[in-house]
Amino acid sequence: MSEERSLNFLEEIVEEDLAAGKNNGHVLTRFPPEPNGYLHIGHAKSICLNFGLAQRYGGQTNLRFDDTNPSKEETEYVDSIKADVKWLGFEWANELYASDYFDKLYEFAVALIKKGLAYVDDSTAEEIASQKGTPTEAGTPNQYRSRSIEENLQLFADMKAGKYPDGAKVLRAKIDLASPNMLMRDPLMYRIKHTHHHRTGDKWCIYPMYDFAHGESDAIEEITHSVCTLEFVSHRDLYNWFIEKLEIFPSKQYEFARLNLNYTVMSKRKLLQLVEEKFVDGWDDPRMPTISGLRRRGYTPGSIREFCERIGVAKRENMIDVGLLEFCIREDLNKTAWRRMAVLDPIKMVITNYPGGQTETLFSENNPEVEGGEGGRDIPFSNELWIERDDFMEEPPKKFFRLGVGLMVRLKSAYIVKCDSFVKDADGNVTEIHCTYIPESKSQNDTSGIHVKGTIHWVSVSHAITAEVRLYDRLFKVEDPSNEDGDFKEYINPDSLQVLTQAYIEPDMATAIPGKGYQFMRKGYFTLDKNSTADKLVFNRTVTLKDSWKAPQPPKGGA
RNA sequence: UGCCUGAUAGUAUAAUGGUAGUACGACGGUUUUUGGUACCGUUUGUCUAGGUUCGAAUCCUGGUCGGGCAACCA
Repeated sequence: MSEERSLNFLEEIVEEDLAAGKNNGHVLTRFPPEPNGYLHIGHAKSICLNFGLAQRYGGQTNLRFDDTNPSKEETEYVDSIKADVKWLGFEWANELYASDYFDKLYEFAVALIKKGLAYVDDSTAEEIASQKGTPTEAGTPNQYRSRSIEENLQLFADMKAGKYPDGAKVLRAKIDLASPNMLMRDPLMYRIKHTHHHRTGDKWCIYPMYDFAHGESDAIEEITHSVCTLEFVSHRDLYNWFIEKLEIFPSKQYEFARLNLNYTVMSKRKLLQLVEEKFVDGWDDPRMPTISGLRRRGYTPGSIREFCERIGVAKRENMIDVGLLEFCIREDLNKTAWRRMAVLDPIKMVITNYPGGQTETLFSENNPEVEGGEGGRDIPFSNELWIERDDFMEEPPKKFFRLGVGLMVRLKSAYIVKCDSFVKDADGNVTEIHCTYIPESKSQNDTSGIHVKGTIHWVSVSHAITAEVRLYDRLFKVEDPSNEDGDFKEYINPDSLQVLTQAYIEPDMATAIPGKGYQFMRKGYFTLDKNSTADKLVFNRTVTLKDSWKAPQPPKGGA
């Protein structure tokens, strides 16, 4: 499978480690989300990376929830994260929580105090911040920094025992207030938070900070390669410092560039705003870049894995075109989606030489990409059909391979028809198209000798079923909403959702299968929405088909 | 302003001192009962100025530009 693909820098590191005999040849990675939101496509990159790296080298991956800040974390998020990782197709070796290690972490902190490497500080947050200095000026020590080990031990025990209110004291590592790395200027290890934790309940009122939990958790689990994103580069010094002073398993941290996708936002904070302020229908709104949103939209796990593979891994900031994501889902669905006919913007076609009231049944295969077509279904045909409004033009331009008076097209899986005339209402809108069909041109049995350039889709008026179809477009009008002036929400695309309440679909779709991708021929890929019921079918458009047809004159003046 | 980090076609990503390649996109063509798919072709690139070397995208020096760091968030 891996062919001659060249290695990314993380794979190179692992191979070097393996060649050097490190960790007895073991590879153990971890995916460490904080359960404070839903996973998005950026997490998918990290998941594919961590699980993929382990898989490739015969190792395993832990799923570890980084739940050290109880005020932001909820079980709802834990559940959704587990569901999303599974859906993507990965199996973790162990389901773990940083909160599993609170006792151990407390012991680690005590050990550091005993070594004179940590102290309790009574300063306020503001005082601590100002005492840290600036990037160009060293920080200044306060009187708490020189507390005795015994006093620190007692104070820390009292913190744990709940003797102090939130914010009264913190535990800090005693490192270097003049370090050029701001994170090394006596970083906080523990803060007081009298807050209920989603797993440990009210057992604790002090909670470790990220920097004092992450590397330690890695070490406890004996993670060999701890992969994270670039913004943690400056944390690596601290990560290593704690491991060294604690003399625990030497996990190593490596950083890669996070995924940025254009026309969307990726930060949990912003996604949360979109949900809370009702700009979208929830975390799984099909316009959201969340895993659950993509799933509801009709993306498959394989297409997302393929996308993550194609975007590559490096240390350079990047902005990936959503077009690549769309390419991946089209490539997948083209091979698997069953073809169906649906008319989204209907106009009536009357076949004047076909007997009214007569119905015949035509057969059409499910999937032309697969040998044998994966079976097929019967489609009823009659003298009145719905066709797509834009498949007819009053004054067709030169290379318009559809309908206009005098033009011929094939009706997919049926007959060739010739347009004779059309009917307009009082306002000048075309309301009906009149055609004659060529009986000898029936699909599979065409003896007419006529060849036409265009084939269009259709559904029989008296047999069609009605459905709601939701068309989605990019959520934002600009490539990088976070980087524009003002609030990112000002750049939301007002037309990101278009609801068609009266689309006509071939009757076979009454039994559409939830979770399956369908191609509405010539219109795109669609899937049943979770709001769909037997009485009211609702389809989401996953993505359009690639469309290389360009009208000679652009329909609307773009910028 | 200090420290850390990065810079290869439009976008990503290879080339590990020895022919700058691949994918997506764009453009053109062939096939087609989907203006889809498939297939074929074209297009565009090493941030900059020096240096080392027979030879530099790669090594060295300076500059330029991008990203990150001064949360009791992760």
